[in-house]
Amino acid sequence: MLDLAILGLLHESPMHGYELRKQLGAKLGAIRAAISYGSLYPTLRRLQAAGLITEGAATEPASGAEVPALTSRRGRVVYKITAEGKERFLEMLAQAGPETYEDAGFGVHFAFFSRTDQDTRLRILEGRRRRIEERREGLRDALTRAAERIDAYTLELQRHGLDACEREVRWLEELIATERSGGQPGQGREG
Amino acid sequence: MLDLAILGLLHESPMHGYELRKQLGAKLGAIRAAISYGSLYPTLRRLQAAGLITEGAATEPASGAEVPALTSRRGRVVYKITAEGKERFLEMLAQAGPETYEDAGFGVHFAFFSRTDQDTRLRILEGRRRRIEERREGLRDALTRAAERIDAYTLELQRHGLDACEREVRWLEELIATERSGGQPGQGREG
DNA sequence: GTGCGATGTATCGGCCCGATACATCGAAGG
DNA sequence: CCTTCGATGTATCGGGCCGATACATCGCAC
Repeated sequence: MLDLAILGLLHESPMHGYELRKQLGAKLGAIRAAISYGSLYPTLRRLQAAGLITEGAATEPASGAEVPALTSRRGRVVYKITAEGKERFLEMLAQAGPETYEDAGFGVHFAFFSRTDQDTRLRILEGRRRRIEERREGLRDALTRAAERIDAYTLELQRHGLDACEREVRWLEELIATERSGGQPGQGREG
Repeated sequence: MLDLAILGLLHESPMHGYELRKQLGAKLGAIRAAISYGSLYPTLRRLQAAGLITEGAATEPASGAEVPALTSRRGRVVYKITAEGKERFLEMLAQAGPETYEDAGFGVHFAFFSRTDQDTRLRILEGRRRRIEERREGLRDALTRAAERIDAYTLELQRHGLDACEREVRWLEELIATERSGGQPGQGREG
């Protein structure tokens, strides 16, 4: 899950760890908190061991022709995706397992949707919809079958959860319709 | 986090693991998937080691013979909360740390709100609101500052996230108002 | 010329998950 | 009668991710 996100970002441009974490926060801020370094660095090591990324020091490239102010010559480690990594990224992005439809997993896939084809997008959107519908039915059951035996706060929590499910299903439905008509999300909206 | 939820359920009545998992799913279905046994049993062991719960067998072999040595029939294990466990439960429920305001942590606290006092409820609701407002501002910033440089899908994800944040803040605001007026949630609603 | 917040790399203990294994039980069905 | 099958039930293992922590540098304000 982190693997996919990291490969996706490194696919756009090489980066060092700190920057990677910031970009990750920006890209996935809607679905999860900023990632921990306790996850980031071990994951980078794993990806490197698998040959999907390479590690290179960001030292000065000698000739002083062009130097952006952003690069210092300290021990920053810049990670770069390999050809195999790019391949694996697209593969992971397209193939959907059960966790692809959970909150975090879906968010990551969705955030990189622009790198997939329409079929894949539709498949994942519909899988997610199914998943949320299941959750919704579970909450509906809990609410209708046992509303009297549940205390007011638990009840209220479930109502709010149910509302969120219904809302997300509608959102997904719109996205699916847009996708089928060949459009891109966000069209016809202004605010 | 699991500790709190388990203590809360065992506070209502003694239970064995399987049942505990089901109840957990029913109580917290709105905020998280069913809990894994790989979390449940180690947590039970931890709580037991801490003296917060006790373990008692509920099955009677009833034959005069001794229990067979190797891998014989395992009785169901019923867990029961201790006096110290009840004390600790109320303590954990009332004291709020940073994770109390994250999704899962907040959900657990909220689900057991009926066992706390109004001051605690208000404190936690307001802390959660603050947390969601921070998330909302982060998304707003990302959307206004860099809307042109983000691809349509990431953008759409952030819009949806922002919408969910705004919605939850409104929900919390209503709950806080209700709480201040001394009411219980869910009043004056019919659907 | 010093403190201080942002940048930057890295590890450690611990929670939690999915996969897996094993065992019992009642009902369905040939 | 017996067998299959799904629900009930306890338990472990490897691994991912987190929060806490440590340590070092940079730029800048005071």
